[in-house]
Amino acid sequence: MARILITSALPYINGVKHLGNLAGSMLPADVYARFQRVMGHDVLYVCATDEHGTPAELAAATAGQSVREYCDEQHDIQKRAGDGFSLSYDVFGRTSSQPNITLTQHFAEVLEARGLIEERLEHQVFSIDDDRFLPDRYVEGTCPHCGFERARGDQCDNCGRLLEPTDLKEPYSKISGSKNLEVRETKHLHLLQTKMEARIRDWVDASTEWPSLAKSIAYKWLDEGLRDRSITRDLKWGVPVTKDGAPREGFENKVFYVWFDAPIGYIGATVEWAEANGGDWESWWRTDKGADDVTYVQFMGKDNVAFHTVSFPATILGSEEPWKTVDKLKAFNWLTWYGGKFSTSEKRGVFMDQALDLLPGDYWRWYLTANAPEGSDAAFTWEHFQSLINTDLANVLGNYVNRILRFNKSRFDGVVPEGGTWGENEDWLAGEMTERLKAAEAHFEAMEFRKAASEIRAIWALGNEYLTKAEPWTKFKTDPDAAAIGVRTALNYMTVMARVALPVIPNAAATILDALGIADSDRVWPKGEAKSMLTALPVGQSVEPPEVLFKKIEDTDVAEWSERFGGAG
RNA sequence: GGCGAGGUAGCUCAGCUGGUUAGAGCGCACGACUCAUAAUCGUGAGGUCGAGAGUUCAAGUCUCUCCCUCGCCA
Repeated sequence: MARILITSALPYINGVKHLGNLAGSMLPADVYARFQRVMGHDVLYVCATDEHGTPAELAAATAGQSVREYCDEQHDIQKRAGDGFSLSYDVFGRTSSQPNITLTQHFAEVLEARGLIEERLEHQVFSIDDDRFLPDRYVEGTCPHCGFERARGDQCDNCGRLLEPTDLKEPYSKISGSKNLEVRETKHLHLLQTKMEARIRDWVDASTEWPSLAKSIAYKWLDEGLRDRSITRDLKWGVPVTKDGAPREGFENKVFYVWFDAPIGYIGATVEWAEANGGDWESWWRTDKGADDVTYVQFMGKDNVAFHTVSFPATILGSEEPWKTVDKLKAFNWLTWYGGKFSTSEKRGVFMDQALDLLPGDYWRWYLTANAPEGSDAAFTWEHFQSLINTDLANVLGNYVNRILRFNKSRFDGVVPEGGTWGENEDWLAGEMTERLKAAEAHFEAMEFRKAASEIRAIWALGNEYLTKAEPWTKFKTDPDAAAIGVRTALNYMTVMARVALPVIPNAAATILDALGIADSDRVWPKGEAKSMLTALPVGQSVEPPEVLFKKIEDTDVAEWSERFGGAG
């Protein structure tokens, strides 16, 4: 039994995520976690909300809440949305939790002890009325080059030139609109990434199980040269800066930059898990305490690759402590909305909570897995969604379950029928099944989710092909025993169809397995000899048709949803 | 403007280090079947692999130029 640590990129606290965020990290991480669990491995799937930073502070102010209240509320909302999609994380933690605060301070102090952190003096715009320093992009004013009146402190959106906040004429705070600004000196801690460049490059060189996309992004950053980065900010909301465990002098009103503490949140959330469940978090993260046999797999969108291959490793490796680093890494491209960006303001796209109001999580899970943005960006369209759901889920899988269970109910009293002998058709099914299972398993192992879904669909279709050969409805008229072996085999095969579906559509798979009376302990990936798997159901066991598994998406639905959420034209 | 990804059947996409008649699913056409959610199964028609040039015995697969799309950055 292998031990597999899985993390998915942390969703930012600022509101429910849209389907693209789900498809690009949390969902595939979950599918992979579920697959490895049904394979019998010891899996720890960790996720958390990324809660610090200026956007959270501002959103809280807009909502008229304290940042803590705001984050509490948003965390619960995101947790519920995740539950609605059956995301099976072992822990859904928070970067604002105490364990993460402790760890973040620990890393900073260790890095400083290694000579990798130093204080530097900076000049920054302070808003007297807001009583705070302003991040560059929260200072606006008139561009000195083109006269554009709403240029940002880091760049002018009109002429595109790079700016310093002090370049702006008539500067004002984007937060309050106040013009009562001044430039003040402020000290910040800098992480000396330039000193770690060689070490990180060696580490990247040694990482064999990364896809080419990840490696090329990492090398691109390294080739351009790492820069020392400021890891503190003049904010109230965040991890307090300490020295020897006490507030650091001159940093009483500063916190660590969200960039620095967020990835540490993977570890922090694991500590939260351990505290809640009595688990041993160090056995997952410390190679000196048992984590040397752990395989660590990260899931993320392509925008996050640099942080996971360069920035976070700088923190981890720089500590020179025996922390577990990533082994396998899976990066996703974007899910687009009809080829363009998801956009709230332009009513283009669906958010996680809205999606669940339309249809159960399994529908979305199937679509977003079968159409995962793996090789390149993938487009969501209602028409494609409708096509995949109706064909794969309703017609191929759902209808199979319904047709055979109802036939069995009317002809064999709803029990697994006795009689008939294993023959040519059953041999054929067993052979095909063996090949397909092998392929599906390999695709899951390789984290090739589109291909895995495609193979699962083929496994489902194989059931219908078998029925066409076995044609129990015809044989029943002249030879009920010959019909019985067909029905019995079809029922047994249905357990295989459901078990391979467990990672992707866990609820529908469970409904099918419930109908067949399959014990929890048997709800695992189908392995072993085909014939024994196809003859496992006890003769005489009652099997009842469930409610319709998947209802079809009608053209009228597509029209209505396109109207509400955007679509073609 | 710079960088990155990509342009393969009507649609969505596979095609690793170049090598027999370029593949899948959907859609479409025809046929079969009737147990089933007008479902299923089978057969078939569809592509000068964005354009042009080059390297090679051999290129969708390498090189160069150009066109187009998307994203990121400055």
